[in-house]
Amino acid sequence: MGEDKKNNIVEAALKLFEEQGYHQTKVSDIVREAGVAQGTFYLYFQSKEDLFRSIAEACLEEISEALKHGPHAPCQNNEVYYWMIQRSLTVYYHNRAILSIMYRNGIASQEIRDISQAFYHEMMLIIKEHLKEWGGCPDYSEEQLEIAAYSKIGMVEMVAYQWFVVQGHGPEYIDSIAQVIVDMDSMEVSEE
Amino acid sequence: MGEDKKNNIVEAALKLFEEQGYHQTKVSDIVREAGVAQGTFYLYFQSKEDLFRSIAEACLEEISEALKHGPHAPCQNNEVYYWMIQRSLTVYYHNRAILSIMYRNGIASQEIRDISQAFYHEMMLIIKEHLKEWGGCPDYSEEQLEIAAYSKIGMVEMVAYQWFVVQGHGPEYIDSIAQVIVDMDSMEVSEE
Amino acid sequence: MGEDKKNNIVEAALKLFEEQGYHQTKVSDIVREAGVAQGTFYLYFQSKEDLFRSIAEACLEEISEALKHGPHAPCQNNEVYYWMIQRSLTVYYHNRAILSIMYRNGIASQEIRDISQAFYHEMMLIIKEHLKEWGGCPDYSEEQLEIAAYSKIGMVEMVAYQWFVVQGHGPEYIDSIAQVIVDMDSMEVSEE
Amino acid sequence: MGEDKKNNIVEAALKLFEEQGYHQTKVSDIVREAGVAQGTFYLYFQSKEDLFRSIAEACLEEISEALKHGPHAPCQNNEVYYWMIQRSLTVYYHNRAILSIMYRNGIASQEIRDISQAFYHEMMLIIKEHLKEWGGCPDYSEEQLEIAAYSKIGMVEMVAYQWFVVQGHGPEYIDSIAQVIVDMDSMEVSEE
DNA sequence: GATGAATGAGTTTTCATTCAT
DNA sequence: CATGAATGAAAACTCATTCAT
Repeated sequence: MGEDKKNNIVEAALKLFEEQGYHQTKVSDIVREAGVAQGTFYLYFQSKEDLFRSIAEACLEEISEALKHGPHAPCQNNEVYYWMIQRSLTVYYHNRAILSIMYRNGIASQEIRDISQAFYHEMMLIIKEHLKEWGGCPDYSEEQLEIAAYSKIGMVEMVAYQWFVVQGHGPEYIDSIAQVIVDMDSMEVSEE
Repeated sequence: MGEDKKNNIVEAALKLFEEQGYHQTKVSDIVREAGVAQGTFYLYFQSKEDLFRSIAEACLEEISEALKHGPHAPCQNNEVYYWMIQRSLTVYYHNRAILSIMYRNGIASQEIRDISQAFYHEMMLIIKEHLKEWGGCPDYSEEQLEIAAYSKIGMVEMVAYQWFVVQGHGPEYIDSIAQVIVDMDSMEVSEE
Repeated sequence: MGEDKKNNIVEAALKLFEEQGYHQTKVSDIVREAGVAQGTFYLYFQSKEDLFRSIAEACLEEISEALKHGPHAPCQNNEVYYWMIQRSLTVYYHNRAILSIMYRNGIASQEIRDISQAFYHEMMLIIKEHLKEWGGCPDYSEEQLEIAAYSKIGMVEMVAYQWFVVQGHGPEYIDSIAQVIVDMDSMEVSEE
Repeated sequence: MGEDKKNNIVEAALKLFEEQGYHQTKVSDIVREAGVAQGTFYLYFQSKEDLFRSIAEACLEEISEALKHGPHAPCQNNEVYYWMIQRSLTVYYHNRAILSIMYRNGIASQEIRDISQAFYHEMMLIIKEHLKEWGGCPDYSEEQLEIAAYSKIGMVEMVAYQWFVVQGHGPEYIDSIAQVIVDMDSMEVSEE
């Protein structure tokens, strides 16, 4: 019962944050959309920022959880790479609402900044491990591996944002995008 | 004289937006930092958002301007690629303040969103042209080229943000980061 | 059972009103401290103010009750005076919690103001009677007796508040305080 | 100009606090009464409590200032005593608004409590000095002098509150009240 | 009797913007 | 051009009280 109302609030907030942005969305908008009273909001969240933090945390955790687990069957070479890209895109596609919110609303506060930063750091560590396991960069220093990892994250995030959020394409693009990203890398070298 | 004050306001705003974010920075903070009166602000800018838009526009233009022009000497293969990455990193390094502001403050309004989107679109077109000239992807469709271009942008932006803004490293990293990004791509293929 | 809960509520309220004041204490604080549900409060009290009124009334009644009855053995001169002071101090000591609350929380509402005023009026009448019986002021008008009575009340209240509440001293001070007050009056005259 | 508005706010607040009490008076009431905009209030005071503190501080300081200075001509015996009582009553009469506010509104916060306590302590020290100079209580310990001082304060405060605030009498009562208080003390002794 | 989730009217507070000087 | 006191609409948040279970 209580969880129902809390859920309504979260759903309403997600919808409105995505549509109009965090700062443009008033608590009164959220409760109207959720069909609850003003006070009910503060029964479940300490403040508007607390709600945003809670949403951000949950979604970022979902993303990192999804990327944490490697491919089911062992695979080699850039199959891992392909898997990683494809998997990331899928996760981003399903979380395109929050991705949009994080991208478009930036850092609402110091606390959100820390959460966001911790998320990227964790993502980077996961990717770095994948890169090591995969063995594609044998003589890279830790620092170089980190640069490589961050670049992968940025790549996927930007393309996902442009394709799924800005242009509004559906999941049918996931495979072809992944293919382009992986092929592109190969091609660059086949040039040499 | 007047331009002096306008400049002071812009400098103060850049500093404060970077330190505390757009929404957290009050006009009264900006004018105090700039050493001008409250009303003076509105002699030079129509609104707080107008100031942000003006700053964003100028900086994004500077970035796109810097990337618009190809390498001075003709070069081949992934030399162009290396040049592009290195050039982007340099530009991002010098504009790390605004990069940080755009990253951390997201889309302050519909108008800013449009400016930001237009910027990414223009960037994408520039990169796409570079990719075509370079000839690295002969049989790519326009769409595939766009995906490739966006992925480059995301890659550079994320690494630059993490290295220059979050970790605070200096320009001495530009070359080694560029090297990692380019090499990494090569390596991926040398694996096959 | 029911009375148990009511008692818990009263005890909790007394504690919290004393610690943090009436206006700073929320009904939710009281019920949490009392270990009952929010709704239970309204089974026993019509409102938060009703609770305060109930507490204030009970305590003020206790105080006036204690002062109503003269000394057990007939006594003369300022023995009555000493008895009165000492008795008042004792009563105030035992009701220092409510004294503190009344002092520190002032008049929560028109109704409380009336109760408080009625209390002081009643006290004044009691003291006035004591003064008359004692015969210390033979040719005083009613008005002059009232002034004298109020001054006694203020004297005891202030000293009790400062000694028992602010400085936290114990009942062992009652006698010496009474002595000072009575002696002081005498001394003033012995000067002449 | 600016001070004009600030003054209006203070006047309005004094009036309303006295009429309806601190907690019953809304900032919106104050600004309406003062004829200024809502925001103007926060130009001069950080919060409603800040205003109350500011008023309380100023008035308590005025009272203690008025009592600090002894009688102009040297005088002996209980002439000093009479002077002190009369002077206190006069001061209390002129500050009956704030006296009423402090009495009726109690301690709005921890900070106000501290201010109030500091005021009583200072008053007590002043009275104690007067008592010493006067020499009426030669062999009193410091502690006994403090009890005596607090009892004087309570006496005057209560009578002033009852006469000037509750019953609304005018300054013509000051002398007769002072007379009663001083005479009463004498009489008590003349009885023995 | 007892519960505690839900309410919503009511308050404080903020801050971009204006305009008389 | 420059000022800065004044504005007031708009927002977040509070909490005593209710009522269905």
